Amino acid sequence: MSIGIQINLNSRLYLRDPQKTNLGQKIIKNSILLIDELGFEAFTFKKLAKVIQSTEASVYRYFENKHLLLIYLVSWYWEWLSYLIDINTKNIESAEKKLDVIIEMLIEAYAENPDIDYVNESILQRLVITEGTKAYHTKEVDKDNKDGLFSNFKALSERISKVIEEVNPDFPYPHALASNLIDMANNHSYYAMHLPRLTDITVTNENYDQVKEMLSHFVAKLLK
Amino acid sequence: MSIGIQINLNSRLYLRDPQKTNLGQKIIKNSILLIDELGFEAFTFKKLAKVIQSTEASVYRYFENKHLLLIYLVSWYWEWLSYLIDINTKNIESAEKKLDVIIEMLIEAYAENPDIDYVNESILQRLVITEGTKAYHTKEVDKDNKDGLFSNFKALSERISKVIEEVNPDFPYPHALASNLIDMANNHSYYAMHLPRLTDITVTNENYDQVKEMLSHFVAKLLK
DNA sequence: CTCTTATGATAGTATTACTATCTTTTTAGA
DNA sequence: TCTAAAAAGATAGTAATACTATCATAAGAG
Repeated sequence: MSIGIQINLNSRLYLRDPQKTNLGQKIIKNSILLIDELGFEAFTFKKLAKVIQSTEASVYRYFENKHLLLIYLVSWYWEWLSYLIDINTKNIESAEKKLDVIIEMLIEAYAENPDIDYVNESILQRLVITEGTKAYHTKEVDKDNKDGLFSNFKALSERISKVIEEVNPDFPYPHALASNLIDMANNHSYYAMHLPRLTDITVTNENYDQVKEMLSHFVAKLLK
Repeated sequence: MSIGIQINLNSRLYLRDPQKTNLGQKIIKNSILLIDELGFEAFTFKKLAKVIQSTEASVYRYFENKHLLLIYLVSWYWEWLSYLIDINTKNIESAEKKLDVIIEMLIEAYAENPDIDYVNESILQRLVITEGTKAYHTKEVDKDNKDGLFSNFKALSERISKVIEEVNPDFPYPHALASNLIDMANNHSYYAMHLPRLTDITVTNENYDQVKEMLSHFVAKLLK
């Protein structure tokens, strides 16, 4: 197994680093598949253990509970997205073009092909779209935030807001626009698939071009 | 008990109409308080029954499960917001001004004083901000949607998009902007309180003026 | 005054979300 | 290669959750 990129995540998210062992990687891989299949509410460590032919107790040695596992998976996605944005904006000078790339990555991250075999990025993206906000919509949000559990999301948002500031230093809401771009990318993909009345775009055959167009249109108008 | 306004909700949301009986109203009132206090995950019908000095079985006679109760409460909020927008835009001619009122209502709905004593609108708003999107981020979203369980949200969004179209008939994303305004109103209030790095606004002493300003700014730029 | 409907009281079940303990297997280093 | 530590497996147990069922009692409408 060769790992080209290292996904660096807050060690408070887990009890034992799942990236480092075979069982840990099986937990990551199959929890993504199983949460996607069952939904986060119906997903349990017992069901996961059965799928990977291990035991509930063993899964609990990696993650305190399924909520921390969710934050872990979602953080993994944000970190990976950051990495993609990094390498795909490296030699771009123009801030406008950088923002174009960012929008593209927000939507088409799934299409990129990394060499981590225990994460199906396409399914992970769907998981983040569907379950992502549950990571921080809890009673523990302040405590979790203090523990740095959302730092990957915040770092990504911060990085995007920096580019927004580059495009237009006078725009008064760079952080809000950054997080809103992420939120819209996810929400409107979800709306298009499940609640189409809440959006104007359509997604057919995994084609998310209209979402990209819309975000570009919003950004162009807001930053002009 | 006098009811000035009637909140009309899809009868598939409940088994027995909670607005019509004393116990039902106690369920509505105290489930809002208890979900707000414990968070939706830790909230149970047993705990609710204890608070209202009834039994679990009795609560189950009104709602099939806590998820449908959540959709009920959230729908109640959207319906009430629609009503507020209705009466507060009635004699306004200008579409721009109507949109201003809508933005104001999205944020300050809690401050309005209706004559329904079994709903604390201020706390219900906080509940919608924190737990609202869980209503439709489930595996049952398509089935629930088919059953019309989200019609209040969709109707509100549709109404807002109509005003957006009035302001600028050439704007290509009226539905998306409408739902995004609702999403932003809630998300950025939440971010300001819990994850301030994700926004640029601050909320102090229940003062949400900056959220309103931001939404107005976005709308002005996008629809110009 | 009675008959229906609503509520209460109680019990029971499968599943969830863990924790604990003990054994076996794997692996890393001396 | 041997050894001891670490990881994983096997198993058991517990309180709480998410219900369903049944029967008795209270309240309200005609």
